[in-house]
Amino acid sequence: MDKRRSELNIEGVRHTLAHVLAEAVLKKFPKAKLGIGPVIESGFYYDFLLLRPLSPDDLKEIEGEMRGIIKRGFKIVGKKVTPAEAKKLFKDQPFKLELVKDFIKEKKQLTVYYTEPGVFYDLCKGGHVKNSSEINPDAFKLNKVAGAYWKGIEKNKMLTRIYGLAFETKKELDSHLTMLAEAEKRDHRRLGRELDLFTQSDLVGAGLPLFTPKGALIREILEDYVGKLNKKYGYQKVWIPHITKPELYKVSGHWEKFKDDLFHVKGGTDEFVLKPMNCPHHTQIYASRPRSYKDLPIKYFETTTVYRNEQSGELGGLTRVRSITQDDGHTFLREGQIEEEISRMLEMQSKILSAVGFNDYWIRLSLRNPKNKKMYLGDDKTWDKAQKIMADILKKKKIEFKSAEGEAAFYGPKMDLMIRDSLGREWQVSTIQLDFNMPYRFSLTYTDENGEKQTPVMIHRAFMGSTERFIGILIEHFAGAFPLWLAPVQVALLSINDKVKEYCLQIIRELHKENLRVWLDDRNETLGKKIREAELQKIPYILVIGEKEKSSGLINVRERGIKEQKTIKLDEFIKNMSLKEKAA
RNA sequence: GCCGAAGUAGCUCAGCGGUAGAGCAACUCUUUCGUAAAGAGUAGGUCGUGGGUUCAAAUCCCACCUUCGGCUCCA
Repeated sequence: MDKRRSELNIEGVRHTLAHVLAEAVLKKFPKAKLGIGPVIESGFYYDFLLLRPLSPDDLKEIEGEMRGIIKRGFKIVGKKVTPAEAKKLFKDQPFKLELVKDFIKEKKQLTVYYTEPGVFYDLCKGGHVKNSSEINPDAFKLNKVAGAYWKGIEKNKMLTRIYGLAFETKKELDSHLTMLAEAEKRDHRRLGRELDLFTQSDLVGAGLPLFTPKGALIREILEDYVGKLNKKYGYQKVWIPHITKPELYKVSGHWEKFKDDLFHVKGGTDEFVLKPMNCPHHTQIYASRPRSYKDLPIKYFETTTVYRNEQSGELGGLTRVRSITQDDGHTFLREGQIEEEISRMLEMQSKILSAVGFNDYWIRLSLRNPKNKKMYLGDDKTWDKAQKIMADILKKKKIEFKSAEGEAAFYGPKMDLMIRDSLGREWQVSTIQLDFNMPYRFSLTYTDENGEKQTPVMIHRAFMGSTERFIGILIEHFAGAFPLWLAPVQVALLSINDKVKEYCLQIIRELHKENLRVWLDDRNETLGKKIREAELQKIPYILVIGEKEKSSGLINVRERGIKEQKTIKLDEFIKNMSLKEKAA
């Protein structure tokens, strides 16, 4: 079977399994109401309205029932039906009935599928296998249950969604399960604890991670690196307080949209809010004195934390938090300078991402939703202009991108950089946002060459996005084995006995002179145990120091992941290390 | 916020109406060791928090907090 046919077939298998799932659930719960059941990556799901929650045992039973249905064998038959027939068939299925009515309104052809006439009908446009023999009953597994709103709308009823994994062969299913187990091992929440990078406290609260010394060190290294790069590109560091009067956001437009997601701070009779973003503050630095066209572009930058009252159910690990640190920059410029500035931003972006080892990413051009213009500030003309400028830059630079309507910020279009993590999830990290609206709302001006007042354009940009989330993604990307320049501990020094301690201290002094981060393990433990622990901590270099090294003046080096050791001079080791650091 | 699952020692987990358990980690002692776990001992818990039921609650019920899987949202 060629690849194309194989892909078609697995889609068909997954789609058919969704129907089989619905049939099995109806058999067990005859009163269940059916939602929809599409194919997704690696499997399928189906939504049901049930009278009680499902237990893992229920899931196993349903899975068994599905196997029974497949093993008994069936053919899938499609049949076009009239609106009246469809309404009659689904008279006890309110969600299906709703879909039938939607389709009638859209004048769509109604098709039903069934395995045996009279037993089980499902509303469906097709795309199945023809015969149950095409489905391997051992190559699927119902793997989780979750709630989901009918039609994905928050106001609608919450249905029970059953997820399944499905492949053509059991081998593929098993390797997928192994992959999931692997992914779990590199889950940043687990590694964060094991490598002692960050923690959480019930007393501090949800979505407010605390960084331990090692995690804080990684933050510092990243911030230093990004800070230096910003300086190189002409950004000036600014500083703003973390609270403000609400008026600031009433002017910017954020208040109207996000006031329920802000943390409110009271001091006596005064009311403040914690800043949920930095751009309005930065506009006030721009506005603090008159600006000439000769000053532009003006580029402000700082790494600072914002606070957003994210929905409690959304919080988790470092990837969605309420205290979000951004490497945030705002550039104020003239329209004619946009292309050059965005080009430089794209350059910075690729420098930062390749420095930390991300090469698999793509750009999403996030546009306004043309069907819901009320959600955005500004007029059509401005939006069309802004969106065209961004698309043209990407086209001119021959950067591949996908447009996404409805993903823009409420003040302007964005270039969002999407990367993939080890769990296959896509994350937005960097963002570059073109904003013609906010400068206008804040009445920002500069004087042009004719002595006339003009409104500048503003570009918002962040490359790591959120430091917390970025570190979370990095932890998973490297499975905790950070490259040398990011590793909180770069060298572990293991002493074999107490007699060599003085020699160890001597080595540490030399390594410290080179600003290397060293940890001495002189505990009264066996060498095997010390090595095991240093390896589990994923420390890049392990030096074993005993009598042999002391008398020869050499060191014994074990590189992360490599069992064979090298015995070399300390100078040589230091030289290699600094070469590697520079390369990174 | 919504649907569901869960919270017992630092970590992983057992106990599921009758005065709280294991392994690893920690600490002490012995051992001073050559490339992924030395041995013995000691200590450690208002069983997430607060209410309730009961002669008796880690165990049953309620509320809240936190975590996890999804949904929705994301400046």
